[in-house]
Amino acid sequence: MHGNVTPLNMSEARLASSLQCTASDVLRWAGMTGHASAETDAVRFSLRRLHAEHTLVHEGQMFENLHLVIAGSFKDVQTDLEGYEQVLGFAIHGDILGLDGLGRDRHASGAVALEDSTVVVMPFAELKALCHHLPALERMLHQATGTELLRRADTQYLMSAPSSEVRVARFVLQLAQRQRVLGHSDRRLRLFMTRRDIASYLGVAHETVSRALTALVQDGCIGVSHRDIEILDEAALHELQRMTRGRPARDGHVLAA
Amino acid sequence: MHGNVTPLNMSEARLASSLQCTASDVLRWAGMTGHASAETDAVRFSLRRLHAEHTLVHEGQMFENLHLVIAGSFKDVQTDLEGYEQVLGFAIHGDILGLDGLGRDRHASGAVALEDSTVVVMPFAELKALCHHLPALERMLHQATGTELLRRADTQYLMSAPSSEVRVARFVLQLAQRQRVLGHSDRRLRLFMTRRDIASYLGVAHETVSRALTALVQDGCIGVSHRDIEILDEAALHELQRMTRGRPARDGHVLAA
DNA sequence: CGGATTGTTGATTGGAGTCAAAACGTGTGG
DNA sequence: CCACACGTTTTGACTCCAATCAACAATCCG
Repeated sequence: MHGNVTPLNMSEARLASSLQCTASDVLRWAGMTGHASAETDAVRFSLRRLHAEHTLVHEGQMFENLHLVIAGSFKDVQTDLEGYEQVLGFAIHGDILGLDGLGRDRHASGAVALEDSTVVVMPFAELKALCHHLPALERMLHQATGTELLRRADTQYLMSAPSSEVRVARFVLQLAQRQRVLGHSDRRLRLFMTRRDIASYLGVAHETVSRALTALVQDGCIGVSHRDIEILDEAALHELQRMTRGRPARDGHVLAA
Repeated sequence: MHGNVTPLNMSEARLASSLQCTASDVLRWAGMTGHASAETDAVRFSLRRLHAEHTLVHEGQMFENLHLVIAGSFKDVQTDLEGYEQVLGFAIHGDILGLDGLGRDRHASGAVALEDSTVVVMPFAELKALCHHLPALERMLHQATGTELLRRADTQYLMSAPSSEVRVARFVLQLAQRQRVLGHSDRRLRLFMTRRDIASYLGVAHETVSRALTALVQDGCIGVSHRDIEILDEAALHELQRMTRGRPARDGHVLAA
């Protein structure tokens, strides 16, 4: 579905100078190569750059724009009354942020840049109008919402794992999967978030993330150095990830033969 | 946002005889009272009745229709390779099922009726076309997706609770909240799903759900009889629900003053 | 160079998973 | 209508994993 990473090409000059891009660029970056047209070339969107730790959208902020991530990475967060920050998900190149504002006037969750990042700002009112005569854009929007829901389901599945080691294993595989879809290496990956963010996302204590990672290292599944992870034994990782609730881990051989 | 429960009114005859309804009915049932018009009166959708335990949408089934629940209840499920059934959510009157198929050709999750139920079948291709000249319908669709994402965020928050008693407390409050929005009593509620379904949804063992419920009863928060729950001390429930990860339950006064 | 954040590791303990069994409900067919 | 089988729900006992508290190392930043 997603093609290879589309490098910044003909609009690079415009991008660098005036911080703008076209709807054609958006379609490509969103993974819909081949849907660009003269009409989409004519539509302009502005870009926005953010430094690490800076907030793209505040919780409770008015819903006006959707954002397409084209460089860097973000976390989706929601803070409860006690001040606990729940990480709902992570967004990287090609992901659309702010869909939770659809149909209402305010965002429920916020988005924070995890590194220096760039997004396309797409005013929703404008986007809605464009969708009515640009089927490609409409399809992009539908696809984005579908993907978002799918990812949330993955997350729920991940959080329901009985053991923390399984949770972390699934998390690593999820990241690798997303890298693969973007055409990157799925053996070496860089964590752009802190252990604490991972912990919140997985619903465990941050020390547990540390311990689970070292456990995976000692199992020979992965190698970890700071925020770089190398997948050494993908089969074993998948074996682990299968450990689920209720079912006693398949018939005979468990692992640890 | 959601008005009171809209009773079956002028279309009741049509509903009973030919199993059809109009887009105006759909808008009312979806909680958008006052958006009906002559045009929406002219659009017809068919209804579908299901018996308890029967499947509305199979996992992996072609994505063709969205479904609006107008009676009964459903669970959203996704089964992994090991056969473990993860419950992703529950749908009742006014909820739209099948949004996870947006932008792709197959559903990722399935929907199973928890009791005898009725849905409106809305062919998506048709709905998409209608949206282009019926803003009310388009708004309904946006609102439904936004609500769905919001609910998934709630679920993630719920699953991240450190203690199972807190998880169950949040679950009960969530149900009460949804009943209240529909104009029903938020003190007495009937669980339409099994303890096992709840357990899968919460990411705990089903015995734990039992234990947590009896614990809440002994705390005097709720009364439980079979699948009927009565909320006796809502304040205490809220107090419990606040127990979150990391923060030691606020600076000074913890609870249990 | 310090100060702060992030990451790792250790010791302890409570809580939840697991296995097991029994009470309860429900529906079916004799 | 009863008997029986099946699924659901509850409760108990035991074990073990993960949260917590705490200390320390490593890294990043100004």
